[in-house]
Amino acid sequence: MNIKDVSTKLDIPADTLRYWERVGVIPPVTRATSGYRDYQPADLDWCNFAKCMREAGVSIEALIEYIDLYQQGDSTTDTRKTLLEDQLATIQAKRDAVQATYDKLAYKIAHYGQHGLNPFAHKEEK
Amino acid sequence: MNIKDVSTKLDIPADTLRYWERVGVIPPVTRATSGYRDYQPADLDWCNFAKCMREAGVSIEALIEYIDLYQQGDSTTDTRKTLLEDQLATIQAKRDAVQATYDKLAYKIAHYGQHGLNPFAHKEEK
DNA sequence: ATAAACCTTGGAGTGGGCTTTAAGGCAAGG
DNA sequence: CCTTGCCTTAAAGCCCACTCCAAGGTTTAT
Repeated sequence: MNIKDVSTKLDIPADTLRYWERVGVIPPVTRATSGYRDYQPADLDWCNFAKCMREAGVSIEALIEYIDLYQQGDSTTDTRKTLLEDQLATIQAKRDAVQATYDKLAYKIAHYGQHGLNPFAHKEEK
Repeated sequence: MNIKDVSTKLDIPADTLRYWERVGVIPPVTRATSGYRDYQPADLDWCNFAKCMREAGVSIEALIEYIDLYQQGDSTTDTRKTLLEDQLATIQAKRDAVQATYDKLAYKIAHYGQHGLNPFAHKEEK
């Protein structure tokens, strides 16, 4: 599968796919003899993983570190797991923050125009 | 309340508070005769609103647009409400994406090391 | 009245994450 | 074999959202 097809299928710009590979957010992609990238299912999985993590707010740096460990083999399994657990906690915090704002905003919209009902108020206005 | 106290209380860098005001993410802050900012409760509310929205991933641009409408007065109430509804939908999508990644990652961690159980796989590996 | 510790502005600098450009190589159709 | 359209790299450029700096004004404490 060439880069354009992957780009279309996963909805990631081709330039971004190249960038991710270059900096190490995903492992090196399988190549054809021509030198062209020829994405295998496992390569697609890594792209998908990177996409999900990025959307959840995980930094490029953290992903590079994870892939780096992955490429060092089985000896790093425990470290990798710990890393993922850290990221999970970060994602959880983010999710909760987004949820809290969602709730407040939904409330604000539902009561729009009513005086003194700013759910973002620092203290309750009377 | 001076800018440093607000910075401490809301955990937002003073430079960021100034930047937000300068570009219009929050309305102009109340000033003392010296020219120093003297944040009133309503000013704090706006800072808090901006902080929540930024954490939820709302762009500076969208916030500027909202504050711009707000400063034009009551005639823009409907437009502002629509704007917030749009942002709510965006935040909801973001929340769902983050949640989905959270779930997959939690699963991946729980089954770490088990073969063929990559929840980020593009298709199920047998 | 002077030093420390705030504050002000305008403008320049930074970092993260792409995104574009330049210069060129490979592949498939007619 | 030539055109069209894909692909390659390295390097430079760009945008967002801050973040820092310089030069100076104000406030408070001693």
